[in-house]
Amino acid sequence: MNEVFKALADPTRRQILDLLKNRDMTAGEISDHFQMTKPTISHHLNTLKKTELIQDEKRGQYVIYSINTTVFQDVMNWFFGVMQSNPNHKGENEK
Amino acid sequence: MNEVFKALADPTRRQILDLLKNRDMTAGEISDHFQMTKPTISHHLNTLKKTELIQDEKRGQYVIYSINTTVFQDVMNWFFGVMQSNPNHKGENEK
DNA sequence: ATAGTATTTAGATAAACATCTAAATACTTT
DNA sequence: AAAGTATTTAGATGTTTATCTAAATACTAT
Repeated sequence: MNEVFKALADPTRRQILDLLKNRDMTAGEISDHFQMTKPTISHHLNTLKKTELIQDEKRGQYVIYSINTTVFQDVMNWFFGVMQSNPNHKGENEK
Repeated sequence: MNEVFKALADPTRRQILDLLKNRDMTAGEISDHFQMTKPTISHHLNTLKKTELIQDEKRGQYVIYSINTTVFQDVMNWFFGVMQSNPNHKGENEK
């Protein structure tokens, strides 16, 4: 879970997720959306993959990446948990 | 927004948010829940404060911290965005 | 005003991380 | 099998970040 949050902390990786939400893409296609080198993007893809935020599938000489929304559920649940009921915020704080 | 994600990437900071979801606390009370030194916790509190995930209020010699759920909304919205409709995932991917 | 408590600031250090270049691996096509 | 394309691995480098100790600031109570 900590790894997921750490993976989400990088703007490039979040952009990759934004790309993959529209359609599955090969590593090269993803790379083309950034100025960084392919090895750098490959590293980011690997980071995302380790957390299972994305998954990959080899198709010939290409590697196709796709988003895996199941992990997002867990993160969302944490957010819901935090947003639930801080007693001090029911009614505004006393002066 | 990037700063918010970076702030959430640290487990200690997420624990602080978990604490504050139950009730507002002074810096010292928060500190008592961790083995780290007070300066370290103070630094984490500052990081959270800069992103407005928490806010503080001075009360005598104490500083009382509280959660600020408004920023969470923004983060949640990003998640909803990513989870929405990857066309490749409507029906399962072709073999 | 002095001593005590609460918190933060400053400065240092070590670990983690994003990025690069060069090289390796894997597949495809001629 | 040789050449070309796609992707990853390895190793190096600079930056960021979590943490510490020591010191400063701010308030309270004697």
